[in-house]
Parts: sequence; structure tokens; C-alpha cells
Amino acid sequence: MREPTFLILTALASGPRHGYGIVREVTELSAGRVTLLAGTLYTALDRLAAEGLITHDHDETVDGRLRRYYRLTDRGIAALDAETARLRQLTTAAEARLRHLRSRPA
Amino acid sequence: MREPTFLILTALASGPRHGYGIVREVTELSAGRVTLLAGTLYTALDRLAAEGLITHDHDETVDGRLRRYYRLTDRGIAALDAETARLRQLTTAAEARLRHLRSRPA
DNA sequence: TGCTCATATATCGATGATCTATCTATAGTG
DNA sequence: CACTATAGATAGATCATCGATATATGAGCA
Repeated sequence: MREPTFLILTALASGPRHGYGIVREVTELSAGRVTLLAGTLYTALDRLAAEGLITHDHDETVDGRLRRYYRLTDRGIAALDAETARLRQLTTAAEARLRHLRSRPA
Repeated sequence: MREPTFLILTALASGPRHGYGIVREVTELSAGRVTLLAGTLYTALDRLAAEGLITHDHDETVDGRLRRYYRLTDRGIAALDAETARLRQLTTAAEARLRHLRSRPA
């Protein structure tokens, strides 16, 4: 799973969101460091729905603009859970090696 | 930075390694979950060297087989450090949302 | 009135890291 | 003799992402 995909699932873990809402949520959860691009978002949304990790929740119309809401499926939650554990393990391994590098400089 | 690239830098953070040694180190640090493919490895090695994140260290010949050793440059260490901090922040954000999901099931 | 920005969804073509497959070569094991 | 592990390398395919573009509304500003 690539990073934008992971971030979309993470954004949806806080509740159903529409596309643009996901963009803002990702900006927030990454402390402004990642801005999802529209091209990435909407193709990823279609792909994740086809894979059964997310599903269409409902539509809303606000100020004449359509909002398509998505939410995580049980499989989506499980996939995010597994991916998060995997990343946690890898970053922990990287941190241990970096600590070691610092305590014993080249 | 994509995951295989991150893992190659992480493997080299424990000291200079040759290609196949990196493959084994990545298998170990990922607890057997990730096996670097040769095609990915050698093209990534060339790319990272061109970017100045790693550099050729020295060559060894063992049992008639050449071993090309690589090591992290200072820039490579800095890049790995930044990427690790970034991933740590994102996984922490994902974990917080997953905990919230579990304590308040859909 | 016209311009720009924020909101909102959507699609197309290009990019590029990764993946798959393949090649070469040696040594040890079943 | 075939297979696995070791070791490096490359060509071609895949595919998620990126960049650009299109459409549309409402608000703010000059």
C-alpha cells in the first residue's frame, strides 16, 4: 500500500468523509506536510471501493455542490490496522538503527 | 520515498552492506514480512547513489563472487532520519484514529 | 461586472519506482 | 543431476501517483 492510499484510509478512520473533506483531514493529520492531489484521491477512492476497503456512505448537497461520502468497511479497518502495525514495526527498526548510528558516529 | 527505498537506507544504517546482504538485512528487520527483489534493489542502489544518499564503499571477492559494498552518506542519514520521523508521525495519527474506532465501534 | 479563491468532483496522459522475468556464475546439498 | 543459496545486473511491464485540465457554485474584492 502506497502512502496516499494509507492516508485516505486513515482519514476515513475518523468517520465518513467526502472527497474534499478527506483532503483537509489528511492535511491536518500530517501536520500540513502532505496535501492529497485530486487526481490521486478520486482514482484511489474508486480503486479502494472496488477492492472493498471503503464503500459509498451517502450523498449530500451543500450550496448546490454535491458531496459524496465514503466510509471504511470492516475489511478496510482490518487493512488499515495491519498496515499501521507493519509501518510501526518498520519505523521502530529504523529508529533503533539511527540511535545506534548516533551513539557510535561514523 | 517509497517503502523499498526506505528499507534499503534502513538496512545500510547498521553499517556498510553489499546487495545481497541488504536483502537479508531487510528480511530480518521486517521480521520476514518483506523480501527485497533483485530488480528493485539494484536499480534503487544506482538511483540512491546518483542522488548522493549512499555511496560505494569498497569491493570484496569471496569464493570467486564479487561483493559491492555500499554505505550511507551524511545526506543519506539525514534523509532516513527525516523519513523515519515522518512515518512515525503518520503511524501515530493512524493508531490514534484506530483506537478511537475500537472504543466507539461503528 | 469581472477576477480570484475556496469548495467539490472527475478524467486524461505522463512519470517513475517497483515488479516480473531473465541472464550469468559459483558452491553446496539432496 | 537438479535445486537452492549466494551475488550482481538489466529489459520490459505494471500501476499508483502526479500534473494538468474541465466543470460548477458561492463569496469576497476592486
